[in-house]
Amino acid sequence: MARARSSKKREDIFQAGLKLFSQHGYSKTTIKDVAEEAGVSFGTVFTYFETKDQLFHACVTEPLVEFREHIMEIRNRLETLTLQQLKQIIDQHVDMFFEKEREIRVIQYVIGQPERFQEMEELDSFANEFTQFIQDIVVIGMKKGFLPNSNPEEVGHGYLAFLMGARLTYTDHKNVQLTNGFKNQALRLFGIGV
Amino acid sequence: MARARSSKKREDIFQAGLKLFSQHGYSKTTIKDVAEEAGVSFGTVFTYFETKDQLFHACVTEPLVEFREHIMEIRNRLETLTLQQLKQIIDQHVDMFFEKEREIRVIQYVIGQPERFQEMEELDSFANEFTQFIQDIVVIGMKKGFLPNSNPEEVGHGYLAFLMGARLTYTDHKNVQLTNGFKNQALRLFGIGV
Amino acid sequence: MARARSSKKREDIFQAGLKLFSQHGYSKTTIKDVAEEAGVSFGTVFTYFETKDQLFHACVTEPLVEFREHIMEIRNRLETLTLQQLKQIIDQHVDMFFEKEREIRVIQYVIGQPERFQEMEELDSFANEFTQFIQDIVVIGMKKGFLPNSNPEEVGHGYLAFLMGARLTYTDHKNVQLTNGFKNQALRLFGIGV
Amino acid sequence: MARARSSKKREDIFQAGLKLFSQHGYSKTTIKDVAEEAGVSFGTVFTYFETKDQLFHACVTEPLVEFREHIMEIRNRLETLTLQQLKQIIDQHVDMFFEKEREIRVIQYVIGQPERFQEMEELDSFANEFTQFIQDIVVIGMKKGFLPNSNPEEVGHGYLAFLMGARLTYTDHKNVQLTNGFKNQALRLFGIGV
DNA sequence: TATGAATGAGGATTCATTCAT
DNA sequence: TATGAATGAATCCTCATTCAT
Repeated sequence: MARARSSKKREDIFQAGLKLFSQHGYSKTTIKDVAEEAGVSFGTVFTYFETKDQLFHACVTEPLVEFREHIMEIRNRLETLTLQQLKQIIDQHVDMFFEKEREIRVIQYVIGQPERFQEMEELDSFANEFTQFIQDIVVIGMKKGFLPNSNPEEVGHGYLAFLMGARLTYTDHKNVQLTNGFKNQALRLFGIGV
Repeated sequence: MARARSSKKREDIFQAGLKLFSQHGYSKTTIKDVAEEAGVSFGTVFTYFETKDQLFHACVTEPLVEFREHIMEIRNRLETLTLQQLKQIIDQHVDMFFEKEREIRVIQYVIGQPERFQEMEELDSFANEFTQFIQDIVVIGMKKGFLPNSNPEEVGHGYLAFLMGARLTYTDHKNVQLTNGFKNQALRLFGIGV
Repeated sequence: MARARSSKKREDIFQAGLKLFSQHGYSKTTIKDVAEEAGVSFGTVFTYFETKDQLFHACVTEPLVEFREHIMEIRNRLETLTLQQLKQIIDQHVDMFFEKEREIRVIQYVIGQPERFQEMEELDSFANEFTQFIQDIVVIGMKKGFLPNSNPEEVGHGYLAFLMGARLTYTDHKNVQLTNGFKNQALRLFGIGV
Repeated sequence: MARARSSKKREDIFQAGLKLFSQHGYSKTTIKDVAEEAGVSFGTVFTYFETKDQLFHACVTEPLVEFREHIMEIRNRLETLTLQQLKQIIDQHVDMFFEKEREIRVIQYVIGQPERFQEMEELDSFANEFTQFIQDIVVIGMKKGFLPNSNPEEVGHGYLAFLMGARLTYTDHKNVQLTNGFKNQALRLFGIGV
């Protein structure tokens, strides 16, 4: 049977890599560590990922697929957007940024060292897509009247920055009060008082 | 015998370390690289910093001193704060976060890997100091009436997250339009419409 | 149960090994390479040759059987040897050394590293057999008068050295002029002017 | 003091590499082996040779310099060449090919695997130089009358092949009778009966 | 103080061999 | 018989640290 992209072992190794890269960065994470964490032997890591680099690249970029789906699923239904829905979206965004801790940490690790990693391009285009999505929301919101007059671009960039910063700066994602606070502050970026 | 903390060479090495650590992280930066960047010989690095670890630690924590001064200089005059002054402070904060690129990058590198670095404590207490400072501002602002009703803690945490995220996510600090946008968005976190 | 020595797959693997060992040496040649070159799967190589070592050993020694036949077939008819026949034999030898490129290359690879390989003994005895054969020819030739006075041993060793050196040093076995030149020079080793 | 090309340690490592590469080939020789043989630590090898490849390259090509001098020193005095001198030259060549065992072995290792090593070009041009030198000798010898009518090119190539083959095939360079035999056979390649 | 050669522990990667299917 | 995933020993190379000059 052909070595499946979705083999159980591949997934174990991937998750081990994601965990360790997000905790200790690229260089400090060793293949030996990954193998142990994944419960496979040293050489087996290389059966599924040709190099440490490729494993890292996978850990950075593969989660983007799911992000796209979850974050921008309502893109098609933008025209019917309501304030209520926007609040829900923001809730989802904040929750996701806190829940997908490892996935976002490795991304932040990469964008924090733009001179070093080539993954930057893929991440840049993802960021552009995301901010564009927010801008579209702002435009709709202003047209529909549930958002105050705003500069959509500023809101887009500010909102992304805010989500990233929240995830980077605060680790305790079990703290409900904290995440609720961030949700309130996120609303303010759209000009919505709480 | 105590080495001069303020030697020209020590400063060169420090700046070289700051540059390289901020660009390539801890492990990828070698002492040889630092020496070359600083224009000193290999061994000389060890004359001023006993280990690579200590150089890194210095690069992360020493800038905090200056940050304290610059960011919180008006702490003593909080009682007489005006909206005008708050706007100036926010301006300064955004500008500083973009100008002190290297200093903040290494800090973000450390807080992005909390399981790995012991510098965390010093950074945590700095962050607490900063958010407390913001909270004080919010309380004053509400009391004086130039800020709307807010949860001071939420604003403090949100504002710090926002600054960090802006610095992390956006590299182009020459872009005036971008930084102005961030200043506007920062005001919104305080409940101030633009 | 005994595996067929003459299976088609065994021959494919053998030829692949011969090709790669002769081109890249023992260590640089991997079983994976051999399998690909032979058009069989990785594990199949081990079905026909227990270890890499055994495959190599086979590539070095099995061709010797054929060599014996081709090179020394007229051994039994030495008593009736003529100059004309000697020239034919030399022609055959030179041609064979250039045609059996791979087989001789692996042999040269082994004798070039006598401290490393155990195949040396088999090769030594083959070389002794060969030089003895040449010595016999010289003795006959002198007795019959078509060869000048010579030291048979010197001619034997010199002739073998010459054939080996020609094969080692010159790759272009399509060059007729070159091989003709070697044939002329080979004759001179027997004391025959051209 | 700048790391000299002629440091004692560099020479020790070089000689160790030459010995081991000539005995066991490139891949079977490990840097650890070289270090032990040279009496230095593992890392020190890399202080003098950036990579294993470069050490090997040095072992193959650096001896060529001395070869050029020793082998072709009389090139300038060719016009006055005598038979007596030619015999001396051949003596020197044979002696050198047997004495410089290691240097020539690594060269033979390389030319035996032309698809694998890039050193081939340097070696090719050295070989061309050498055969051209022999051809010049033959032309002079024929003109002066102490050599019979010959094809200079054939003699050049045949003579080089012969020397290489002698070195490759026979290990016992202490055997005077053997080397004398080779000297006689070498003369025959020039058309000189013994 | 300044220098850089020497050291060897540590890490990525390769690959022969095994073995379950 | 044929296959190829799993294993881990072995190897090249890097680099922080030491230390003699």
